[in-house]
This record gives sequence, structure tokens and C-alpha cells, in this order.
Amino acid sequence: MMYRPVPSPIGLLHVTATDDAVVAIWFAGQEPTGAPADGPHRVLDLATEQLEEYFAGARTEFDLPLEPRGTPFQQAAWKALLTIPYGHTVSYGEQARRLGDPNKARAVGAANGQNPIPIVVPCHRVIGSSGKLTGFGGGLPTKSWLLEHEQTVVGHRLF
Amino acid sequence: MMYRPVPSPIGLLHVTATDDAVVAIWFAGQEPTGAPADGPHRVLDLATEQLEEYFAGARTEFDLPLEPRGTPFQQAAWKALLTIPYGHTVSYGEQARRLGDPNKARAVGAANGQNPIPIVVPCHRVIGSSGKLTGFGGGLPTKSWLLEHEQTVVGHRLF
DNA sequence: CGCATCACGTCCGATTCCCGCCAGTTCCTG
DNA sequence: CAGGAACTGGCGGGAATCGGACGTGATGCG
Repeated sequence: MMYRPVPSPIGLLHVTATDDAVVAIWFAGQEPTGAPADGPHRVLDLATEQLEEYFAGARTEFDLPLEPRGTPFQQAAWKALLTIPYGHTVSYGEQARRLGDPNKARAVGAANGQNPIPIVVPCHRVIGSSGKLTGFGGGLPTKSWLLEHEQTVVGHRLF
Repeated sequence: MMYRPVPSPIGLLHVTATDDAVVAIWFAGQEPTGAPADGPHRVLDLATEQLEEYFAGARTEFDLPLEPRGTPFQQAAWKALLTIPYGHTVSYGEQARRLGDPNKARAVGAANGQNPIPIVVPCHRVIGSSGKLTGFGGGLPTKSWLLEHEQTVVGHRLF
């Protein structure tokens, strides 16, 4: 369990990983678990690079080994998040529907709130059915920033 | 076997002693054994004085000849009580552990309940592992009073 | 001896409470 | 009137909390 700092436009992030996979990403002000990684680290190197590309607008999909820890329901919810394309959003209700039960919207919100690997597992792409952002571990301004960032990048893309 | 009344903030106590040692302390409402002591009495004089000092907050340790009567296990349990410092508490389980067997917690509770010399032998410093007081010969309010009293005195102490 | 009693502690199931929701109402403005 | 803020009731999962059952050792009484 090692962590490494990663500067970003939304503040200093920290990425925690085992030898095999990314386990968590922490926003500025949060206390990362694990020990500081000094030398090179296969997974952390990869994660750092891809995050930098993401924030530079040069990457719209992550390709990293992930190992989010949680209950079966949470795992399912987070897995569903990975299918939401860059630049798109869905409502909590819609995500619940995709998980098989429209009534689970609230539970889905709670599960998304426990997502240990934000940004890479894009819980920021889920918003209220009314269009309000309603909540985010890293703070609503950050959620807003991420969504606008993705919008901007998509807008500049040529076809 | 003589006894003598000792007024205190928690009601009228009675101290019973032989010529050589304190044998028991009774809470208000309990019937002391022995005969009323009229004149001066080496042990009773000493005990009275130290109890008054204790309640005045001027004494944190007793120095009295004690002769609590009980089974070997009870003797061991009470002896362990004497090692708990003023103002501190331990759980019944912890006391049992110190006696060599964590499973004896309940037996320890029973033994403490038979302690004939409360206050001086500080059975009031033993509480449940959850923090609840759970029981006291002199009544739970009294136990609570004693603990708070010791806390207060410790708090006001200068270093 | 057997058995019940007790100033405990641990475990497990049940309950409660909180939460990044949503759809339906009401009531209020422009 | 359209539309939006505020309120309401119902919803599911998870962590904390509570309460009862059980295992435990020493003692007192048949």
C-alpha cells in the first residue's frame, strides 16, 4: 500500500495503490492511506501519467488496474459507473434502473458517495434527475469543474 | 470488634475494626457489626481521620491496617483493587486479566460485590467494559459520586 | 456433589438512523 | 398559465447501535 501525490487543476490529489492495482484516490485535504512511495512503482507511474493526460484533455478513458473495496452492491454500482461515457451524464435514477431496480436511486447515491476511486471511476457523471449536482466527495465545485472540463474537451474535438 | 460513625458527603458511614485492623465499612442504612466504640481507639481514630481527608480531597491513598475476610479468590480480587490508582478506572474484564484469566470477569464482579471495606479498597473504580457502572454495594449514585469526586480532585491538582 | 445466582464480556440478529433520490403536490411569482 | 422553489412520502443499502442469548468462574445453599 503506497501513495503518491499528483498535482492537478482541482488541487493536490493522492493516489494509493497496491503492487497490483489502484485502490483509492484522495482529494486535497483528505488523508491518504498507505506509505509514501519513493521510487518508481508500476501502477502509480501508470496512474500518474494517465491522470495528467486526463487533466490535459488528452485522455478520455482510463486504462488502469482497479481494486475498489466495498460491498457487493457497491461494487455493482461502481461497475455501472464505468459504462458512462466521457462527457455524458446520467441521473441516479437512471443508474438505478440499469442496476435493475428504479427504486434503488437513493441507495445508488449512497454507494456512489463511497466510491474510493473518483475521477477514474466517474461518479461525477451522475447527477440528480432535476439536473442539480446534489453531491460529491470532493465538493460540488470540483464535480462541476470535472463536468465542465469534459464538456469543453468534447466541444473542441474535431470529427 | 468496635464500630464508630463517620459522617460523609455520601451519608453516615460506619467503620468497624478490631484492635489491630479495619474490618469493614458500612454505608448509611447498613447495620454495622461489633459494639459502639466510646473512647479513643487506635485504628478507628486513624481510619476516621483518613476518611475525612479523603472526602475533603486532601488524600488520594489510604494507609491503614486492613483485614478483609473472604475466600482466597476474593482476597486476590480485593488485593488487585488496591493497585488501581486514584482517579483511574478499569473494567471487570481487565481486572480479571490481571488476575490471570480473562474469563473470570463475572466472578470478579461477584467478588468485588462482597468487598467489606469499600472506599478504602476501591471497588468503585471498576466498571463495565462498555463504560456503564453496572453495580455498587452502596448504590450506583454513590459509586458515581466517588468517581466524580476523584476526577474533580485530580483535575484541580497542580503540577 | 448439583444447581442457581451474579456488580461481565462477546457475539449475532434486529432496529435505527443517515444518505450524493425521485415523483407528486402545493403555492407562489412573473 | 408556465415554471420553479419548497414540502412530502416512500424508497434501498450500510454502519452504528441496542438487546437478548450464551459462555464464563466463584460462591452459597441444599
